Amino acid sequence: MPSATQILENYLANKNLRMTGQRQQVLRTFLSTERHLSAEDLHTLVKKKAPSIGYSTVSRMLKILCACGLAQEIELGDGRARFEHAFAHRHHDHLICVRCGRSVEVMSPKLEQVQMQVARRHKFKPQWHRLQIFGICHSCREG
Amino acid sequence: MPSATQILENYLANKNLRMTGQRQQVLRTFLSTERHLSAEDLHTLVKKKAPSIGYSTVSRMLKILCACGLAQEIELGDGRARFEHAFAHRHHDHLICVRCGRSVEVMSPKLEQVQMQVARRHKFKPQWHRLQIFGICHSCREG
DNA sequence: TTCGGTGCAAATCGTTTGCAATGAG
DNA sequence: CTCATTGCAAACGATTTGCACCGAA
Repeated sequence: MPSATQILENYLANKNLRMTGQRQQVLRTFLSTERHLSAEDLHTLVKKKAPSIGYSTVSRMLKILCACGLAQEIELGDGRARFEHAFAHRHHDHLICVRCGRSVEVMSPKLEQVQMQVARRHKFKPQWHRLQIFGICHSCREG
Repeated sequence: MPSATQILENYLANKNLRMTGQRQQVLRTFLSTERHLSAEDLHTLVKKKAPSIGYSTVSRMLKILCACGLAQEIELGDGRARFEHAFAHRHHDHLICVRCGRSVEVMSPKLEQVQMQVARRHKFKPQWHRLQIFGICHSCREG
């Protein structure tokens, strides 16, 4: 199984693109967090290690990470794009707390199965999906 | 059962807001289409009937329509906000064709039920959800 | 040496807001 | 008459792009 770095290097080589120090730094920073982060979030983290790296580089890099399958763009309800790991990560859905804003990843084979059935009933060939359940999380209900 | 116009008028009266010709026109145009439209789409349609109505008026009106429950904001994957009727419309999910971009509304009680179970398993109190299944629709598969 | 990458600033896209004039109640 | 509403243009926030220099291969 190839490492994330290898996946990126293969992708770049394939497209005649180049591996640079900035790209290594952005990848390393992205992989070192588990949160769902926006381009700006990631840029802030990257700048702590390499202050000269600009926002555009991070933004462009996130596009590449999505294209090579290492990242995935998600939408958490506030109109800004957020990104999470897609590498060695199973598909999952999100429970999003409308009070504290935190989101939890969940996975239910049964849910996946029923979704397949619904799509098939409409002669629709599903490729992927996005499910977000909004509500109040456990800790917010207690507090 | 109150009409859409009555719902809007009640809402406006309650909030000390005023019913105007522009607002009637925007409501009428919004109700006369079944598509999922962006603010710009709606503005284009409205201008055909009343060319002097500005984008901001349409945009502001969409906020009001959402607030009084006549419209609902949805996100179809391209970063622009889209709106659909919420009046006399049951909750539904979306099948979105990645080839032609069209979306179909679907509803499955079973799906709703399984989602409830998943949320409850995580001690999460669900309020509403959003499910989008992306793939290839029937007519695109034939063509 | 070539040609893609970088950081910056400017451009862009959709949306929101400040404002003076307008018009509903 | 009062004050919410309007259309316009400017402001806005997130993202993308043009460009001159930089640097990987």
